[in-house]
Amino acid sequence: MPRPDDLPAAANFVREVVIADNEAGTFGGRVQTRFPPEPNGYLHIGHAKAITVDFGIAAEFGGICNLRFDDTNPDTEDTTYVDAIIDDLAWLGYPLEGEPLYASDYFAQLYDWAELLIQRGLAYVDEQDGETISAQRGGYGKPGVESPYRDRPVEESLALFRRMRDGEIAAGAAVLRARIDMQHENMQLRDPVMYRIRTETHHHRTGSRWSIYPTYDWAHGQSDAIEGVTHSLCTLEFDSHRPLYDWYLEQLPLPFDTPRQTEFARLELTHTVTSKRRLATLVADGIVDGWDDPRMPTLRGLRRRGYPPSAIRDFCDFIGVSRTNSRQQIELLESFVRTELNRTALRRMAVLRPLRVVVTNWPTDEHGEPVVEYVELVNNPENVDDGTRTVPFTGVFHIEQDDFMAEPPPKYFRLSPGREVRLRGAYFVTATGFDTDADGNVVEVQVTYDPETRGGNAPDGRKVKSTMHWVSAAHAVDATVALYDRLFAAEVPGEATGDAFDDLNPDSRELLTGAKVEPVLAEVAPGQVVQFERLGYFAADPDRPMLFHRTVGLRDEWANIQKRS
RNA sequence: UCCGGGGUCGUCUAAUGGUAGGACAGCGGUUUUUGGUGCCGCGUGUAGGGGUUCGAAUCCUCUCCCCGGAGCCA
Repeated sequence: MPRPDDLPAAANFVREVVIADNEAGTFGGRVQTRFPPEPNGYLHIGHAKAITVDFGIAAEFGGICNLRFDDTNPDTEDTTYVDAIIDDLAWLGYPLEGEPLYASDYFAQLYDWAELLIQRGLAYVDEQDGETISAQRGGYGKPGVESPYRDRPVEESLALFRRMRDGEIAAGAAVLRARIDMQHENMQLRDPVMYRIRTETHHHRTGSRWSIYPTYDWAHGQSDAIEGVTHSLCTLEFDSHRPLYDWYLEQLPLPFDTPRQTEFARLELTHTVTSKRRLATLVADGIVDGWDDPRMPTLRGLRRRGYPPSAIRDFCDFIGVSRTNSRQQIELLESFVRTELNRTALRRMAVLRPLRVVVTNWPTDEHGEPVVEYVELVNNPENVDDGTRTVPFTGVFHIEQDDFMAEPPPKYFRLSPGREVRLRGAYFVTATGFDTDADGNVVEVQVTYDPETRGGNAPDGRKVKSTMHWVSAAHAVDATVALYDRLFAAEVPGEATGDAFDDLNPDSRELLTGAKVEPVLAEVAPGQVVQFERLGYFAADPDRPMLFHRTVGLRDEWANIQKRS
């Protein structure tokens, strides 16, 4: 596969918008963006696209991109998420420079501006309950009903708003609403709520300083303006908010070009659930071990899985930015992961389902013990700089159960009675017999080896059709391997995304196969990602050195063999 | 129902009036001390109908389909 550098530049709808702005002289050619996560959860693969767009566009045009926490709703936000987001961002390749920004830093300015709107008759305090307000909003194609408080005197709204601020009005008893148009065809413009009261809730940064909190719509554009953002990039579902975004900005005395919102399609992936609510379900029900479980699509999960951050970035660059609703196939992401891992991951041999093999003509030493030899193997055929390693070989070793068949089908090239194969880096061996258990399962294979073939080459030049992987029985390391190829693909037919996820009964959400495995040659440092040859790429758990997670499988060779037979 | 946004190979994505191309997936071949990697080859897919034009994925028009929008969430 060509490297991303060689691939045609992905279309980027946002880039085109910025170029057009620059050509028109908007913002004087300045480009500034922001990445505005709400600190109420962990970053996932979907955020990766937003991150690369927000930071990428700024970098491409010589501007800056702020990390701004959109912490306007104290109900769900927490400082632990702030730290996690900063950490994940750095891992992805976007280390924070300086201090992060917070929407909560602008609460005072926002408050002053709100009073200004009240004074101009553009906002009012509504003392109806939420249900009533919602009902009065009307519906699609149905008219709205104006609140009886809509035309109350400015002084009355102002006094009430100050009492809201001072904590003198109970939560739910009043809100501040923009006074726009209750008949507007765009529901967002039907007198949206600007402030709600939260007297009891503790805000992760402002504590109990405020009793009122701005809504997203009232805070976002203004925060952008305060920071000097030029291009406020967000996902498509905010499209209908743009008129409101603009409306607020137009009412304020801002002496400069106000920011402009541009929406693009969010990243969706097959076999992947990114809904915060649904992921939280998996955590809460104990189906996964936590937000950083390698099965999770969170950045932390992918990190523990061994996904290289550069592969995620390359993927995001490649898929481009458009306004078309789409869902990328997980295979595409995986191909970027494999491409990167193929050239960086060290090769190791391992077997998942061991089959004992005994070399009947293997020499013994003066004590009658089998001789141990050490053979040299390259660490990565894709990169000679990764060097070689020595691996112990003796007369008893394990191979994969699939690598021996008593009655081989056509085109099966591995070990079978009478056939000679190469043990990678060691010797040619020929199967001479095998033992079975009461059920007829092969439990041991006997072979003879050719001492002339050390290293895996025959002096007479004869060829073998297969090179097999092995681990010395005496030297193999026990390890546990958690096997799974895709986040939710294993046992769920079709797409386990969105509503399909909700339709699954809780047991079916147990989607992952975990395999207890005995001998694995695990000469791997914690956190390292290796390719267990022919089995796929595995990440060693940083915290538990003997636990491996399969990050991406190789092709399903067993299925291929069966197909070809 | 109203408003807004979308519709190009299986899936994504190029081509903005001039040969519909690429990636992933799939299939076949080849190389290979990983049945991996690499390399080579394999494709009539512009939602539908009208129209403008020498020429339409692109412009006009009608229709169909999908997504978003009625939180004191973001």
